[in-house]
Amino acid sequence: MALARELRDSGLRVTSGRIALLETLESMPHSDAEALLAELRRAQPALSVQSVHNILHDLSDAGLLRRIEPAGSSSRYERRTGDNHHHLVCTECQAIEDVDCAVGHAPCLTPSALAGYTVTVAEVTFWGLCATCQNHSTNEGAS
Amino acid sequence: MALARELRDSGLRVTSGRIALLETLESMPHSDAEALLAELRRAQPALSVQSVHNILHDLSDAGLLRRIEPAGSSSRYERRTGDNHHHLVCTECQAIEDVDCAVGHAPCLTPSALAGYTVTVAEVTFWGLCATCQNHSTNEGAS
DNA sequence: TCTGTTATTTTGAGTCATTCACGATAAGTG
DNA sequence: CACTTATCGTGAATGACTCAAAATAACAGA
Repeated sequence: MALARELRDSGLRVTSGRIALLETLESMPHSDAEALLAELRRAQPALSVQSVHNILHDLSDAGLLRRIEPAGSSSRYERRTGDNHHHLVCTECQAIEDVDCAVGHAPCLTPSALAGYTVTVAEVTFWGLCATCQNHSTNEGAS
Repeated sequence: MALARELRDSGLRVTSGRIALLETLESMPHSDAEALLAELRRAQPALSVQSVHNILHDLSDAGLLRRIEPAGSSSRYERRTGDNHHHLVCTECQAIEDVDCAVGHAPCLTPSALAGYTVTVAEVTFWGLCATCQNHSTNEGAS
């Protein structure tokens, strides 16, 4: 179990809840706590809301998953960590896509010391309409 | 009154609360609702929490101010709108600085159609330690 | 200048996502 | 197998913000 090893390597205990959450998150990236809970409960109906938050918090701290907080949405989580990839969020339905750094490799990290700050991370969020929502709005206009 | 005119041009009524909030926000950019309320109450002690939210909401919709929501902070507001400037947030104290688009003029907007999305906005947030917090942490280490 | 309409503000309650506290449970060590 | 302690569950609490309806104030027209 690769996931079990990841947990152990981070000094965390291997529990069914954590494994299940990590697996679920692989298949549903950018999910929020609620969506994960709903999915996880299909196999483990007793799972509590707080446990999901606990797990998400612990695993985020351990670096096993990444929390993203797009404006207007609750926190989302994903397994892709470490690479500086960015996100494309639909302003309508909040769907999220991964975007590899668009301009060159890590151009967004340019200002390494600005206003006295030591910059460590550059986070880029693109906002737009996803394909589905584009269709919806054109249909609406036509009807 | 330039502010009054801005309000009227947006089809909004000119009220003391709105003028006061806009003025306050000029002097304290990147403030959150709570900070604005505290400052505004110095002159207008009866001002309600909800009024501040109402005003912030209405003025944001009208484009007279911009709402930013850095991960881990409550919503912040600023008067600079329309230019695509970005933000530099201190991971320690949440202080925020404006950053003009670093790489060229608007390079961050490169992916104009990705994954079927119609991209309209690119938002960049730099994270780092502000000068003050850098000092604090070095002092802590030394003490 | 007064009046009426309607946008704003206030008052008060309610929501949502998340966190805190603590007893119950189970992972992993010896 | 027993023990320590991380993790999970239960329950309550928080913070930021929204909703609803009554009270007030802007401002257009008389």
